[in-house]
Order: sequence, then structure tokens, then C-alpha cells
Amino acid sequence: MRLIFIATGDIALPSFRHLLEHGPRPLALVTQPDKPVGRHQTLTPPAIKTEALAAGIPVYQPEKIGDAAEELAALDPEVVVVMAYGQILRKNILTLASRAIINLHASLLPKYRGAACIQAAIDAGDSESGVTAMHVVRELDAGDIILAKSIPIAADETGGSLHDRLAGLAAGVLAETLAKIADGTAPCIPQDPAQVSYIPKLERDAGRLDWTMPAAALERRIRAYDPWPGTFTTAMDGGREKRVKIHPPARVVERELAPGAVCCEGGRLIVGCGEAALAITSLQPEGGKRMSAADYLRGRNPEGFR
RNA sequence: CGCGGGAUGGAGCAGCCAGGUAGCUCGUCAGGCUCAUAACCUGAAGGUCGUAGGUUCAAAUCCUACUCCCGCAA
Repeated sequence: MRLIFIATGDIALPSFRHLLEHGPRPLALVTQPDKPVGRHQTLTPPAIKTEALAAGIPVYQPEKIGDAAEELAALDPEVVVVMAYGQILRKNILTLASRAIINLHASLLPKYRGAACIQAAIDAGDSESGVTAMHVVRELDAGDIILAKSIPIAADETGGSLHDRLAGLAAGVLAETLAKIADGTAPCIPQDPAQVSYIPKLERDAGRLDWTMPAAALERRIRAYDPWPGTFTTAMDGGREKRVKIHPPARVVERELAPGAVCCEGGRLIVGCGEAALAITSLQPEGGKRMSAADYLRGRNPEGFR
């Protein structure tokens, strides 16, 4: 089967490796251009690009994918697989494949269309998530479903752990989907419009914790947004307001505390919330390293979080 | 050279601006007290103050360069 793989995010790595090991071997990888990353703005390639080059797969990195349509069409693909690419696909890409263009999405569609689907499932307190394979249409994540597999969400699940598990699950979903396409048994199941939800891309400040929210919701958010985009609050430290990252795990405890008010209790840091309170175990002050709540409290006496 | 914070016994911090005996909260070790403790009391060990220069009678502190850690931004 002649196949082109279009992906940027690490969530696509296991699926890509599966193709390299078990076939069909991709004709090409299309991924986002190398981007400056980190404090020193080092130009960094997507990890999947590095793996593709190591495997001898041709790599395309167009600024706008539409610009590469002709080159890709020349490869005469039967199937195009898209996963966490990061660009909207225009019509000249949608019509590239002679048999099917499919997308792997890390949610149980039609729930959580959009970029932040993994975080959304944990944030909402769902008991399960999964990977959905669908046909790609113009509207984002709205195509007919071919196949979906689900996995339970653990009580201590983080965005990172779920990301990794869904990445592994996706490889199996892809293999089955390709098999169905190959033998012509791939279904086209329309998404139920009544069940559709859309999760917009997380904005820069989405990780700021609002202490007037119930502790249970904040606990879920701290897990959901770890490691990306992360959650944080601010505290007065040395006469300045400084940002403090909050890491999981946090635990809901019953205390009478005003939202944002802080108290220390046997090395634990307890913060009042809109409903109940949260025991923080791990955090990181601006300019410092990640440390335990007990360490954080040793040299400081926080008046409260905002 | 994108912006900024930081490096001080094992941990987290103060001291630096206005140079002059290394300090706080813990931890560790020893002893005491207690039926008991992440309780309390007493004592002890443990630091070339990131590195290299410079200024000075004298540098954690002032000046210069460098290394490493981190937040923002992307």
C-alpha cells in the first residue's frame, strides 16, 4: 500500500514506528519545519523527523502544506495518514490519496474535537478516553468514523501518562484501520451531532489556577495539564509577586480556608479552594527547581496564593 | 547575542544595596524526657559562600569574565 504519513507531535511516534516495522513502509513523512525551541532558541527538528531520516524515509517540511501538494501527488499515494500535524489541510491535500485520507485523533469522537483533547478528558473527570480513526474532511475532526478503541483513565492519570498510553493505542488503531481499508471493509460511521464537543487550543494562561474553583476540579486540572501547559499560581516572595508552578499529585482535603489562603500542616501545604481545600505536594518557584511542599515551606512563609 | 531570576554545610532560605567573627528553618549524629510521636529538651558534626581573576589592610558582600540551574517568551 502506497502511504504518506503526515505528523509532527510525539504522539504519532509509536504509529510511525509500527509502520516502519510492520509496513506498509511510508513513502514520505510530512512534518512541520524545524523551529527555534527553548531558552536559547535552538533550531530543533520534530523527533519524528529524526526517526524518519534514520530510517531512510524522505522528509518534507513545507511552511504551508498546500505548497507541497504537487510533490506529494507525484508520489501517487493510495492512503494518507494524518496525526498531530499542526496545520489545517486544504482541498489539494484532502484529494491527494486515491483510496483514503485518514486522521488519528486522541479522543473518543465526537467528544473533544480539537487540539487539547487529551487534557479535556482528564479535566472533565471522564472515566475513559481513546483513539478514533476517521476520514478527513474540511471541518476539523468531523469526518466519518472508521474505528475507535478506548482505555480507562486512572485516578492518578496525568496528561503526560494518558498521552503516552494513547500514543501506543493509536498504533493498533492505525494497523486495524489500514487493514480494513485494504480489504474494503472500512465503515463510514457519521458522528452524532448531539454529542459533539469542541475543545479550543489551550491558551498561554490556561494553566493559571483559579482558587475559587472546587478543589476536586483543580485537582483534575493539575493532572490534566501536566506536563503541558502546566498549572501555576502566584505568591509574594521576597517582596515581589512570583509565579509558582504546581505539579501533581495534589489531594482534596476538608479544611475551612478562604480561596487562596495557605496553611502549613506537618510539611504539607494546604490551599483553600472554592469548595474544600487542596494539599499540594510538589511545586516550583520562579527561578528555582521543582521541590517538595515541605522544602518550599522551609525557607518561606507564604501569605497566600492568588 | 530575545527578556528575567538564581548558585551560601545534606534540603529550603537570609545576609550583599551602605565590605569587618557564617545566620535562620529543617535534616543528620549523640544524649535526655516520654507508654508513645514528623512532640519536646540538651549537645555535636558538617560550609575553600558556583569558578577564575581584579580592587582593598580586609570580599559571601564591590568590579570583570566564565560555568551551571531555572522562570518567561517562542
